[in-house]
Amino acid sequence: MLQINYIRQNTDLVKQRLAVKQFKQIELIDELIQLDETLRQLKITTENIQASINATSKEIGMLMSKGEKETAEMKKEQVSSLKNELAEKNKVLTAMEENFNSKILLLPNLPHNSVPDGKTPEDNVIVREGGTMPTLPDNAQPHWELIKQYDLVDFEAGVKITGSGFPLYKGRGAKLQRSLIQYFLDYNTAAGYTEYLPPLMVNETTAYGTGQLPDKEGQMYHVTADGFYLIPTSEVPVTNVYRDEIVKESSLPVKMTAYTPCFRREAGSFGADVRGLNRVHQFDKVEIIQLVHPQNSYDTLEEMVNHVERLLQFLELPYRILRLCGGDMSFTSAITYDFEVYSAGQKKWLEVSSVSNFETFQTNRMKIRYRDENGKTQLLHSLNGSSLALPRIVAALLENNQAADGIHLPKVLHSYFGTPIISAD
RNA sequence: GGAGAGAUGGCAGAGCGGUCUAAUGCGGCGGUCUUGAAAACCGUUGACUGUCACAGGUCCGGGGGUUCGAAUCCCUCUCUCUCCGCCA
Repeated sequence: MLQINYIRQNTDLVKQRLAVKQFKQIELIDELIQLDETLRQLKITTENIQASINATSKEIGMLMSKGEKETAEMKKEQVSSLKNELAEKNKVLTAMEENFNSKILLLPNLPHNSVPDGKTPEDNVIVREGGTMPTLPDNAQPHWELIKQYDLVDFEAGVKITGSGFPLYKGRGAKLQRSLIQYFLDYNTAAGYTEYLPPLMVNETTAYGTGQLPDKEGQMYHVTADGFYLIPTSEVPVTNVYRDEIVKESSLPVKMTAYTPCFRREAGSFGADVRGLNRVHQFDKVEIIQLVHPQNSYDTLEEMVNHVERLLQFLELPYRILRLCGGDMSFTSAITYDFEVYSAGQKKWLEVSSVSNFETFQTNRMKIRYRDENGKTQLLHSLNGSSLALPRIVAALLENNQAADGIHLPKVLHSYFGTPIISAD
């Protein structure tokens, strides 16, 4: 959520940055400033009335104790009429506040200066590439074929149990999931992240905090009987750990990592994009999250990008890092780097991580603060990234490492998986 | 699922209609003493809003009500704890 004070003081800049994000209702800005102005005026009025009610009530108390009943009765009538006046003004005030709050929630985060202009994924900028492209024989298979061949995932059983997009991992497929999760968590905790294992359902307030509500409601599974939402990413519960807290400056940066299954409804996709593990409703992901001093957040962003990049290098996958353009970025993000790996069987780039700085957009909603040198509370910056999302990593590992004798796993996984190869026989 | 108790400042905990601008303790911060530390002692210490700074306003789990006046009384919701039941 943007802060009205900032909008008021930087109106033109806000409009200009929101345009980069392809935000269409720029006129909302002026409307909000106008609303805020009248709101504040009205607030002063009501507070003055309240102040005189408070003062007079106190007087009545003193008069009563002195036994001056008549004067007290007179004052009582005064207060009573002030109260009526206040009630009417408050009614208006509440309605205006609701209007204001619902409207300011519609504003997305401002993109950072380095965010490229653009509307679609084609406008994203490739920052750098790494790893080496595999050379595969002509009969190389996409992962959904390899999965059948090695009996790693039973999609049909998943459909039977739940529905499409809910894969049932099996045997070595299940073990590969477990190995990757374990490796990613070990890698993250070695870099100083504290491991969490959070609830997989969250309440409404939590979903508001990280920005899934109100605008992305349709993307989450809703447990209606209890009003809970299945988490689309562990970012949601884990960032909310610090909601409504003032974090000691000495405990910054707060570095958290968590493995969770993630649930996404993602309606409306079809074709090759959703084949096999490319896009599913339930998938496993290990996330990294940081809460940092505002001064450090862009250094932290680079650190996190490098962290994820090294992980992809350890996995020996060809990758590229994209800086997302304004139009392709999420509502809540100020800057986002996407990581894609090349999956050589289907000859596609697959998004496996997204590292973002949210600056104060989330922390303002969640009131996650620290105390500055002057003792004043200030909002922290929040960042997160996948490290990593599993299904597409699995897809790329299978496709890129296929050989006649089996799937050759990268060295880092050998001890986790137990053997260096998913053999053909 | 049934019965009972409760929700107060970082924590513990008092207050149960009118100096509550919430006692007290612990913790935190500053200081005195000390070679240094501990102990002891002294001082200080909630959040939000608002202002150049004051002032003012809001907040005792959430919402509503009674009253001139509510942390205190009433209604309601949520959550927590204890006991019973069920259960990995």
